[in-house]
Parts: sequence; C-alpha cells; structure tokens
Amino acid sequence: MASKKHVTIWQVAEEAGVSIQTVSRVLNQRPDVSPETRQNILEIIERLGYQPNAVARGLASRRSRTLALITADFGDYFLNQVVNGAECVARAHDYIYMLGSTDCRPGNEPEYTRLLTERHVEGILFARAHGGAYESHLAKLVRSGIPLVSASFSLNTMPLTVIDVDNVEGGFNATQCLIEHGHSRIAMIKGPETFKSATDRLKGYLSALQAAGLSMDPALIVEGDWYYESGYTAMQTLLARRQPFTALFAQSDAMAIGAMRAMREASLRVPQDVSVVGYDDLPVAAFVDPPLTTIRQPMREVGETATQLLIQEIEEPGSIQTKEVLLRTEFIHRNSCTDNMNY
Amino acid sequence: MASKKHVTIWQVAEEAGVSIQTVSRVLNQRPDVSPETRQNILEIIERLGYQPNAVARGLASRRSRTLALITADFGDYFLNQVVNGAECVARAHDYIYMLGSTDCRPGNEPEYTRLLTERHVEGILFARAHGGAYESHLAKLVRSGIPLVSASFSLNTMPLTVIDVDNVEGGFNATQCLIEHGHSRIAMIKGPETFKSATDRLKGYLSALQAAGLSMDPALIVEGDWYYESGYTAMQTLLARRQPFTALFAQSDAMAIGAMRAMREASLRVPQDVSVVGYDDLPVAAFVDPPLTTIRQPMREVGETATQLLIQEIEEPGSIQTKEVLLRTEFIHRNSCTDNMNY
DNA sequence: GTGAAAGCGCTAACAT
DNA sequence: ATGTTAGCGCTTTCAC
Repeated sequence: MASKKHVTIWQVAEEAGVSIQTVSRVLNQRPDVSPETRQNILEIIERLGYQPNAVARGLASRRSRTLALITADFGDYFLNQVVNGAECVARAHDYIYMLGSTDCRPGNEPEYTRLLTERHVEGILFARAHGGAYESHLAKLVRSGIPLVSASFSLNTMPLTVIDVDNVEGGFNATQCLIEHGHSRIAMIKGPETFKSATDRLKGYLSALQAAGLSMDPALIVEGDWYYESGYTAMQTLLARRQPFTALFAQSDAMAIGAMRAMREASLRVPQDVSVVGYDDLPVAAFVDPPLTTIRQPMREVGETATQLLIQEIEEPGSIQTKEVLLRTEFIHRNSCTDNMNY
Repeated sequence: MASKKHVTIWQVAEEAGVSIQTVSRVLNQRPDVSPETRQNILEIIERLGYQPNAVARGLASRRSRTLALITADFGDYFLNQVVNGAECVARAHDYIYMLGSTDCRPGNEPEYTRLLTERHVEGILFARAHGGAYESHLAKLVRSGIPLVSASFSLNTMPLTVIDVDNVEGGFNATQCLIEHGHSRIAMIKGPETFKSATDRLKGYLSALQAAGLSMDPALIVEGDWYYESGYTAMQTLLARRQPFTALFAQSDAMAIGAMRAMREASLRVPQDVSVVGYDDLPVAAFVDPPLTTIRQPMREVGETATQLLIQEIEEPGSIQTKEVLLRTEFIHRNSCTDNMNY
C-alpha cells in the first residue's frame, strides 16, 4: 500500500478509549498512568505503528532534541572521527545532529546562526579545524547562552568549554623521543599560527628541548597548513636554508609524508639521514615508507565526550561551566625514527 | 543582554499594524501583498531581528525542509566528499541535512527509519559505502514513497535513483593504461563482491583485457575490503601464489598503498618490477613513493547531483523516476606505472 | 490586498 | 490515575 497518512496521538487515544493526555503520558514515560492502561496503550501504539511527530512535540515542548554540528570540512580526518563519536553519543540519547559546514559558501558566517535559531537547535558542537576569523561570531553565540562545546578549538577572547587533546604533551613526547635517539638538531614543521593546537605542540617541542638542555634554532622551524603539499614545500624551504638537522617533528602526518617526499627527492633517507615523527596516526601512516612513528589522538573520544557534555548542559543547565577536558595522546612507535648516526 | 525570548510573527504583525497573515505572506514571498506593506514589514523584521520558527512552520505546513543523510562511516574519504557536496547544495536550497550514520550501534537498522519518520524528514540521501545486509530495509524505504537517492550504491532487488561514477569505464581505463605500457600479466586487488563498484571495475578490467586479446588469470585476482591493511595482505597472498605478474590494478588507492608496502617488504620495486594503478586519487596518492597513478572520481559532484535530484523530487514529486546518473572518472598519471621491462 | 478562523500534533498546567 | 483547557508559532482555507 502507498504511503498511508500518519497515525496521530488522537487515533491511539480513541482506540484505547482514553484521552490523548494519557497517551502523551505513556509516550513521555510519566509514572502517573496505571499499569494496565499503559500496557494497553503500548500495545495499540505497536499495533497501529504510531510514531510521535517530533515536529509537533518540539513545538509544544520547546525541546527539539536537535544538535548542530558546525564544522569546516568533512574531508578532514580529525573532524571525521570527531563526528563519528559525536553522532553515536547523540543517538544514544535520542538527539540528532544537523550538519552545518561553514565551508561551502564563503562569507556565510551569519548563515549558520540563522540555521540554528530558526531550527531551534538546543546545542552546538563546534568542531572546526580552522582558527581565526570566526572568533567574534563564536563569541556572540557563547553570549547568546545556547549550550556550546568546542572540539579542539579554543578562543582567546572568551571562555569556552573545550574538549581537546593534550597537545603540549604530544609535542613534548614527539620531541622527547627524537632527543632520546640522540638527536639535537630537530627541525619542526608546525601548523598555522592561528591554531592553538599548533602553538601547544610548539610549546611541547620547546620544553622537551629545554629539559634536555638543547637550544632551539628558529631556522629549523617552518610553518605548514597541515596538509601534504605544505609539508612538501616546508621541507624544501628547510633544505634550502642549509642548516643541518638530523630529525624532523611534523605536527601532522600529512605534512610528515609531504616532507618525506621532498627528502626523497633530495636523496635524503628516512630514517638514516633524518628521523621523522608525525602527528595524528592517519590510517596511511603505517603503510608509507618507512612506516611513520607518530602521536595518536583519541579523536573519536573527543567527539563522544563533547556530545556528552553538551547534552548534560542542555538537560541540566549550568552543570558544566566552561570545563576544559584534555584527553591524552598515545605515542606510536614505528620505523621512521632511529638513533642519530650523523654526529 | 541575556538570551531574549524569541520574537514571534505576532510581534512583527502588531508592530506593523497588520495581521499575522500578511507577515506570513511576506515571509513566504507571496505576490499578494502591496509593495509598501511588504517593504514596511521587511524593515520591521530586520529591526526586530525576527527569525521564523522552523519548527512551527514545519508543523503547520507539513514541510520540514529537512533531509537525512544515511551513511556508514564518516571516516571514509569517498563519503566525506559526497557529504561536502551534498551539504552545499542543500544549504543553497535552504534544506538541512540530519546525520544518520548506521555504524555506531550494531543492529540499529530500524532505528534510523524511526528517526526519519518521527522527524518528518522529506528525503533521504543514502550514501553508504557498505553493500549487502540492508537491502530489505532499503527496499522498504523505497516502497514507503519517500524520495530517496543513493550515492553510488545500487540495489539488485529494486530500482533506485543512483548517482554514481562510471566504474566500468574507470576499471577499463586503469587496465588499459597498464596494457599500453606493455603489460599482459596484470594482477588485480578488487573490492568486496557485495559492492557493485567492485564488480563494475572488474568488468572494466575484463573488457580491457579482452579488447587487447589478453586472457584473464583467476590466480591474479584477490579480494580486499578497500582499506590499507587488506591491500597489504592481498599482495602477500598474490606473491605467495608465485604466479608471475608485472602490473597491479588496485581498486582503491588505500589497497594500492598497502600492496606497495608488501612489495617493498618482498624487495619488489614499483614501478620497475611491478607497475601500479590505484583508484580514488586520495590526497596522499601524490606523496607516496612512487607517486601513484590512479583514477579520480568526482565524489563531491556525486553528492551535489544527488542532493539536487532529491530536492527536485521533493518539490515536484514524480519528476525523477529512477534516473541513473553516471559521472565520468579522470585518469591521473603519476609515476607508479611504466613500460614493462620484464618480458 | 488583507483579515478572521481553524487547525498542524503535541505538551503543560490545571483540574478532578 | 485521568480528563479539560490552553496554547506552542505558524500556514491554510475562506472570507471580505
């Protein structure tokens, strides 16, 4: 049979010989319904295939059970994992995420606010990879009072609940490993200055050097944009500077892999000539030549925790005042770094 | 100031000294409003910062302007691109996508149907990578009459509007290239049998061989699951069979890269000993050693076209009866395949 | 061109 | 434990 009209709460009530109120109570798991009535109504609901209309419920209760996921680029591995985790937790709590990527149209900064207010989204997960530029807008959202949690993106101008990975620790461990292998001239390809994750990893790098009594050489640091190509050109820049180094810490696996290509083209061998540590543990990291030593981030967990907090804040407002959750990274040892043979 | 109560259509009407109908008419761009009234109302809307409540609109008009995106895994590169494209087109038409990944909980097949009916989604984009298992369920959705478009996923049991890439052509071109380089013993790592894309690429492979008067050797074909690891083990299997081959067509870049690692470990050089062609043109493809020759798929366009059709079907039902759109692939030449030096 | 009335399907606040 | 009365904020008739 073709798409039947939807069954409404009225029909259920009529069939059960009760008022729609009683049905509504059963639907909302209220205690004040007699067991028999409840049982009977449940059976009728089942038999009629009744599904409550979420739109009507939303209007009447002012609860849309809808979350927004603002993100910059679904092609980003980090974000994807976050989304996966977020989606799962949301579903488990019977919330659903609406998509709001900011990328597709330039200058649509205000557009997603419109989306959010119009659709009466109850909370926002801000999972942007990009920094800068949106700060004022985000701040406005924070001030508006709508629950908002950020996945690894902090604001300088405003307190914000952030779930992130301990990037300082990650940067420290990556560098530390290289130092333990006897390296003292350690180059770094960092992420963009606008990212807190990039500056944090830099901090980790710096403090590892310092702890080992090593000095840092600005000539050994180049900035990339996280992606392959930028790692490639960053390494070319580094090589052109002709400052000796025997190790590289790239703040993303993609940049590490890009850099490795540049080194190959310059006849530099990894790890014999240059040891490399990346960051992210991309699926491909284990399959490049040589398999990449890297820092794994629990990205899925970031999404899960963020959503958990978001829902908590929605259901008990005020419960999470600007928490900051830092998840730990994991060091993944592979073959791209080895003892310093050069000095 | 703290989060003000929302402005409603009533306040706009009152402020303008008209009835809410008139405001509603302006909102819905109806022609039957005098220019002055319209202008005046528009200004008041602007001044008051009025945003129509999409939930209320949805209830009254029975149009939610909401689409569902059913997908298996946001970590998949292919899907991500599709999502990006889909999202853009949806936004341009003022629709929004709800997320419905099927992965997070096992056996939640019926769960997303519930989600869809309850939320009164107007159309579904089915962008699953995985085949099999869900067919009966999907068929039920198709029969329910809700507009449904699939991104590269066909159903054997049921006609379905599908936007896909021409996998036969892609498989043909990949193989053809290898043949033109003088290869005749061409191994293939294919995707899972349950994927039409895998069997289509196989068809292309077969017909290229046939066109060249070459025979196919079943011992040269191994199945993987699209991912790196499976390419790695598939190549080990291939090598263990000790059947000579000088070229490899891997149905995904990931499997190609996995296979390349296995070859490295077996001291086989690419492309000198074995030429390789992949499929997908992952961002990493240009940066592995050697840079991978591959088939690029217009995935973003798949998402865009699918959403376009979906919206069209929603707005003019019956307009797209089970179309099948096939987008063309692009051959990307890099360094992983070269002339056959071996025979 | 504009307005009044009647819902959309449900929940909330009182009743009883 | 259950029913009644009001809406939620908007669109849809159908008047004028």
